[in-house]
Amino acid sequence: MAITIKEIAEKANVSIATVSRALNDNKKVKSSTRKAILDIAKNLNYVPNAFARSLVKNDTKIIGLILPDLEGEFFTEIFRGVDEVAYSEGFHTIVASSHGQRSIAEAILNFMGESFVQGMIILIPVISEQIKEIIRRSSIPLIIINARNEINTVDSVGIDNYQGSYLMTEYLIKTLGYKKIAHIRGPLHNNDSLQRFKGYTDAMKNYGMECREDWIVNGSFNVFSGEQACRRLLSLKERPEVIFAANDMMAIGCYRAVKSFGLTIPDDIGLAGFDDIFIAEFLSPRLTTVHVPISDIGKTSAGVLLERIKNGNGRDSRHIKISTGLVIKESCRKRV
Amino acid sequence: MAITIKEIAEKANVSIATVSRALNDNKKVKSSTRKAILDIAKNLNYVPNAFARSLVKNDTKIIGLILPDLEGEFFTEIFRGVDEVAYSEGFHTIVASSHGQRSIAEAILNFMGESFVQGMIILIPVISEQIKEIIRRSSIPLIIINARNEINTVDSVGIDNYQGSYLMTEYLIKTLGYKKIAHIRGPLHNNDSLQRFKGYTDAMKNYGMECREDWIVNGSFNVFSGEQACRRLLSLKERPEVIFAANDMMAIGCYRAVKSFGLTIPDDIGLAGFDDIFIAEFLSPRLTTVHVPISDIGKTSAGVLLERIKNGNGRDSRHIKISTGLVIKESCRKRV
DNA sequence: CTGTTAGCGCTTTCAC
DNA sequence: GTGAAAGCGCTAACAG
Repeated sequence: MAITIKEIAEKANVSIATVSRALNDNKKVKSSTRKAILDIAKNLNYVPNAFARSLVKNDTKIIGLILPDLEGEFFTEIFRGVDEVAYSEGFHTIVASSHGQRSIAEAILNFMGESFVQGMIILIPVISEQIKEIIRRSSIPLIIINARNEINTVDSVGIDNYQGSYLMTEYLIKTLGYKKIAHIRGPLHNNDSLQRFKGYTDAMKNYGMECREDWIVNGSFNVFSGEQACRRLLSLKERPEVIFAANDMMAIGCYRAVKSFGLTIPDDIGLAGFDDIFIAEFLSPRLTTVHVPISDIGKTSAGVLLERIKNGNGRDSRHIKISTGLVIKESCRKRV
Repeated sequence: MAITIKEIAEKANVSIATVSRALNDNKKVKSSTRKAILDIAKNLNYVPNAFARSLVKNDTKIIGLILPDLEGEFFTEIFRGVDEVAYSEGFHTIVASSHGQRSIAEAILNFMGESFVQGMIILIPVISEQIKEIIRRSSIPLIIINARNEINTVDSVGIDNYQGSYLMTEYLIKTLGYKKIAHIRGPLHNNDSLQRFKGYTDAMKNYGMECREDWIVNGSFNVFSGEQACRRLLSLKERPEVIFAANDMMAIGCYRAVKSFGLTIPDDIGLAGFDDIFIAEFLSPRLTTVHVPISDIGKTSAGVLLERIKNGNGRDSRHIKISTGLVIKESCRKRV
């Protein structure tokens, strides 16, 4: 058994209340007794029982982070951002993921329940009706990352996929002079990929470019699907001049496909990605992509959540969009 | 306020004790009352207060994971492994890192204290005297990842750096026929890098190779230091035939340096790494490296820790080494 | 300034 | 089978 304030109280010949006060820096404790108590506590290697404290204060100092998976850079960065802010405010972060196995995040949502954490940040690509229901019932503050604003009653934080995608497409057209621009989409049901797709088509239309159907291929955000999609594009009678992949992982697949066709980036075909993952800079040639400040998403989410936890449900729900920016490297080049 | 067993008890016209029993599957509750209670609980969306339960059962179902940093693949994988095992046993994992800022992991160690978590897994590259002291005093089970067995009284899990490094060096010599083999070391005080270095030198000696001093350069496990070290090696009058970098990140730096010298891998110079990070396969040419089953380290650590938590401090401390394996790709080639 | 006391929500004897 | 009651370690009035 760990040591408790009761034992300290005995050793110090005071009541447990005084010990509690001294430990909590309450001003009205004679400094001599305070010092005595603190000394004993240190000596005994005392650590307060967080659970007991939480029980009475109804304040656990823990927030939950729900992730669909624990793999890849995206997750790490989100977590890092969340934890950094949470930690600096004295909160701990518990992560729960579906681990691929088990019933999905829904179980976890329920599991983390209303009693363990003081708030939750939820990152789920697709929000089912069941999850919506759980969210609606929640009695603790919630933040949703990256979802389309399907649920207007909770705060959300997301990246401005549309803007990033529009920007990139515009850059390919206006600055580099590309005309034949293909797009490899992400999963059809995924919000990110939908918005990125729309940014692409809108920019194409606005600049009077032809949005050929066979230049739009579906992928699933992983390397393999990017490779496949790229093969398809390279096999067309009329090849595009540049491929804009909806994320960097698929762009990596394109490097492989292009190589296997004996072609060169960017001379034979240009390539652009989206996400600016760590690896992007080490590909050869380096990948032109859209920078997504992932850890900022985590930081912002945590910030909004903690504010809610502190100030209650007073204000209206906020929907924050985080801007992206272009990262210009050598995988695309000016058309002459 | 969330709903409590008291309210359920009222609605069901029983005592809170009965509710508690019903909720905990205690056999001696009439099945009709049990059913009634369970129904009400479900209806009210009841979630037990984990803290109250923990307080009385002295059993928090939380383990702590202490990491020096939250960046990079290594961390993610460790966490993934730990959480997977922990979760499957009904435990939650709380991660704490030093966030670069603040006083180091020591603060965290102390902070997580003895009351919040039932056990801790600690990953720290260098173990200071102060940390050793804290570890010695700990009243909860601890697992140390990757440390030299400086502290024999606690369980440890680590990868067999020496074996992996020896294997790679042997492969370069015996299978590929390299004779002039350079090594870029990791940080001098880091246990991993020390063992990798020893694996290299031992293999070199055993095969009668010359361990030239100017072919051994210090790095610090990041891309930049690898690039620098590689430049140094390439500038030597007598260039090595192959560079064995103590980790993949430094190997990535080598790609850049080699390129800037107008040389080609593996024709002009061979390259080998250590870690087998995700990126390794997407470099061009693909990197020959040593595979480290990172998430296995996490899984094993969690397994050993949970066993300790369940069975107490009965058995002697265990020191588990996880083997590595070669990943043969195209960045090294047979000498003719 | 300090002690007494009443819980926080839950589990667990000990009675009935 | 079920209820009453004690208590896990701590905080927060309420008195002195």
